[in-house]
Amino acid sequence: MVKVSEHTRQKILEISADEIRKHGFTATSLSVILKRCDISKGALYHHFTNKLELGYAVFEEIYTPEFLAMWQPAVSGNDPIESLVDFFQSMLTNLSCEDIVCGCPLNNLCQEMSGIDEGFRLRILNMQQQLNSLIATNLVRVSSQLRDDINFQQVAYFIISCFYGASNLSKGSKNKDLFSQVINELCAYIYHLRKQ
Amino acid sequence: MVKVSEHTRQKILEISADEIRKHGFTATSLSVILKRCDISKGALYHHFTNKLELGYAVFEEIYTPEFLAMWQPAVSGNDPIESLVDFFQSMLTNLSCEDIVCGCPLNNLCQEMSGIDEGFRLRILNMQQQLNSLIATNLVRVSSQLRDDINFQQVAYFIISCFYGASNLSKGSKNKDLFSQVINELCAYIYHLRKQ
DNA sequence: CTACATACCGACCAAGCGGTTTGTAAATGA
DNA sequence: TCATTTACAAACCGCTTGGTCGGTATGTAG
Repeated sequence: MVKVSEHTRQKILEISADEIRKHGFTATSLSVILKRCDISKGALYHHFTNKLELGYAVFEEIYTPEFLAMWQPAVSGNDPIESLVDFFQSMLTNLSCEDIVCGCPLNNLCQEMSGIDEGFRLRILNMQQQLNSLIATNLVRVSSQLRDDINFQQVAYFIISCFYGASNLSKGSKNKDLFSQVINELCAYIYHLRKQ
Repeated sequence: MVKVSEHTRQKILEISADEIRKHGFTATSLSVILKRCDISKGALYHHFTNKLELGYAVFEEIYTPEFLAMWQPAVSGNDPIESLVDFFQSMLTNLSCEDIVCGCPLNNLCQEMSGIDEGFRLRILNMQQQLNSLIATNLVRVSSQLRDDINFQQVAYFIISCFYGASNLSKGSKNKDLFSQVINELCAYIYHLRKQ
């Protein structure tokens, strides 16, 4: 049996996710969320104890599954190198300029909230470690095809860093071009992981 | 002849720079600055027309020269490749954990302010382009020693991205380790720019 | 029909924000 | 010496923020 109020809760989560994605957590105003949801403050505080808990719920119930689904093609398939490159190249073709400039919520929240709130920091750290493990173990699978001097964890973190940095860098220029350049260079780097 | 009030102005700038570095521009409170400077609101608004102009002044008079001085060793010297690697390696030894977790003000402000305020965005973009040019032209100088397939602008942006991403990534973990790993991998990448 | 929980409304609150205004002591130029 | 500007101090203002609280309509179980 599905509770009726679940619909309200979901709406709050989705709109909050959208606001936080666009403006960050701190700059997201509850009153804006209330207006967009067309509900009262009482409704929101019936479902969530405070703004921070709402933020955690958004992270766990919206961003986490979204993030895992997004990266899934990058860390599956027979050829991890090709999967990674395809994944990044598909970003170049599929993502709009606004998407890129808006950036990855995980990266944004990491920068904004890590120093302020431990709850956010640990959730973010956990996701980053998960992603790192996914990439690293996937590369290990085909280590025989790869160079001998590779530190898999280090390479995985390097790839994530480049992605983070690329989206940060393109925020200043407000266009896809910088992002494309960095991602292309990243793909060249990834190819070079193979035995020459 | 030096104006007496210049001392007050400098103090405001330096303390504001410190606050903005630690908490970002929006989260920096004027009242905190006033307390730390031990001055009144009247003093601050005598020297700066509003918070935004104070922010611009901090960027231009504190962050910009600091940034250029910081990167200078990376883009000078006889061997650009070695200079870059030395520069990054010296960060690993010289920077404290807090420094790393706090991150580069340019990167932080880029993420926080690019989407909010054009004045900040253009100043940041300008600095990034300057840095990119410095790195790229420095590499061009020794292009005969480097691989033939190098796109210098792209490589320069890639290096900056990795640096940005590394400091972002380490914010979540609150220690130097992740930063070190990414920087080490970046140095390996930089060495690989040379002809093999 | 009664009793109680759920789901929500909307007025209200204290605190903090950036910014304005009024006032004044000190420095400066004529 | 006197008028004027400089360099502040401090009270004040409107506004927004997250958060609380009393009330209420709608179920729902006994």
